[in-house]
Amino acid sequence: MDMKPGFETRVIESGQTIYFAGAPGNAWLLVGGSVRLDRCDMDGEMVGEMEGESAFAGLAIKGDVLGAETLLFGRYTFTATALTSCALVPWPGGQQAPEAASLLKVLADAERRGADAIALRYGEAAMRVRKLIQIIAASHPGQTLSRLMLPALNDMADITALTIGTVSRTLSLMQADGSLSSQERRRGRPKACK
Amino acid sequence: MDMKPGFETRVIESGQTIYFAGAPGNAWLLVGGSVRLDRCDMDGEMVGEMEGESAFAGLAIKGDVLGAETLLFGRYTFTATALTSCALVPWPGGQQAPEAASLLKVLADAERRGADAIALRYGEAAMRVRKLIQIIAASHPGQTLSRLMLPALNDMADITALTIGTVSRTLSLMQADGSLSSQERRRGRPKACK
DNA sequence: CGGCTTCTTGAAAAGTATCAAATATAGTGG
DNA sequence: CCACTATATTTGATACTTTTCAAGAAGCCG
Repeated sequence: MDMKPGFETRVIESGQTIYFAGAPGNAWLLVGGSVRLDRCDMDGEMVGEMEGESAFAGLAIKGDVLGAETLLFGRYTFTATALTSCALVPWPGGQQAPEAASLLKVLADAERRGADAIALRYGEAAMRVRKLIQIIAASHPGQTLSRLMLPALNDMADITALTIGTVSRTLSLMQADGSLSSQERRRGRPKACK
Repeated sequence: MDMKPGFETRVIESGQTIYFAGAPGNAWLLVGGSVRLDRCDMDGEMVGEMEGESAFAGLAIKGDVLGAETLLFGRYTFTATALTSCALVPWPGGQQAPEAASLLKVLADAERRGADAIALRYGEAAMRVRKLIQIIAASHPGQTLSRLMLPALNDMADITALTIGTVSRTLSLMQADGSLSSQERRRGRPKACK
């Protein structure tokens, strides 16, 4: 988020919810950062995967459009949460309705992103985590991402269909062999964003 | 495929390739059956997951639109293969360009289907296979699907991120406890479709 | 009938989950 | 400012699931 936020830009800290499934709202263009989408029922409770756990349903990174379905239904289908710090602007920008070509691009991006998310759940733990970090890195161009900027272990575990413990162990190994900068590490309750 | 095929309907047998990534073509509405999408490079070789293996990238079932990206790029992004016997009609039907509302619906469907595919790679083997069968069943309404109508083990393994052996064992158990009709079983080279 | 492909099944090996405890940090209230 | 609570992360030992590797069975085809 090196850009100067316009008056309409919405900045979200890592871990914060951007919108809830079922809530009314508009679509957004993600101009920086990365977002997870979750399938939820009307009450905001997570649904699916295992009973009571979160149901990871998709990924969005810099350049993707979030919540385009609101143009059709008026409400969000998924719950969106910031994996890393994000910047959003309303979409479409000026005009009321997007052009067909824009929608086709959004669709093509969505399908590619879906394929990425599917690929993140295949192979051994080390490879999955590496792939995820690579994708996250693409949404923060120019920044070398330290351990601090990565999503929470909980998020990485949901996305890769691994457990928190396995992701933690994998990152420890990566830090040991130098494939991940082992600067600081985050712990404890995330910083509250008043 | 209980419907009477119109003169433009394209019928595809299970296992057949519908189109290849990189090839020119138009978009299709899947009016019956189920399809797997794979990420491939230009030469038709599979790319990704493990080196040399197929890279499952998405799922489509009855009612979904395939290859909408051709309206933008002129070429297919993924390779599409029939998981079960399929029927396709060109999309959009009459007019040249689809309306914005249609595109939004296609987008919403694509995101839901992506979430489904992601969910198929989480949990224990038995649950994943069960979920997949349920999705396949939805694309063949009215038919009780026997072992014969299921996709090939190879496809089910790619989709669920399990191995062929594990899927086979899971199906055997399901047939043993009656949760899957154990009528006939397919084996050997699939029937050639002249 | 051979040749090919898909499917089935077994036993051992590998990888990950589970469970539990310890360590770190941020916020809260005295 | 210091306990104290709540949340995140790290790490270990064990149990479990799935993979791997291999062989055989079953169907289709020429």
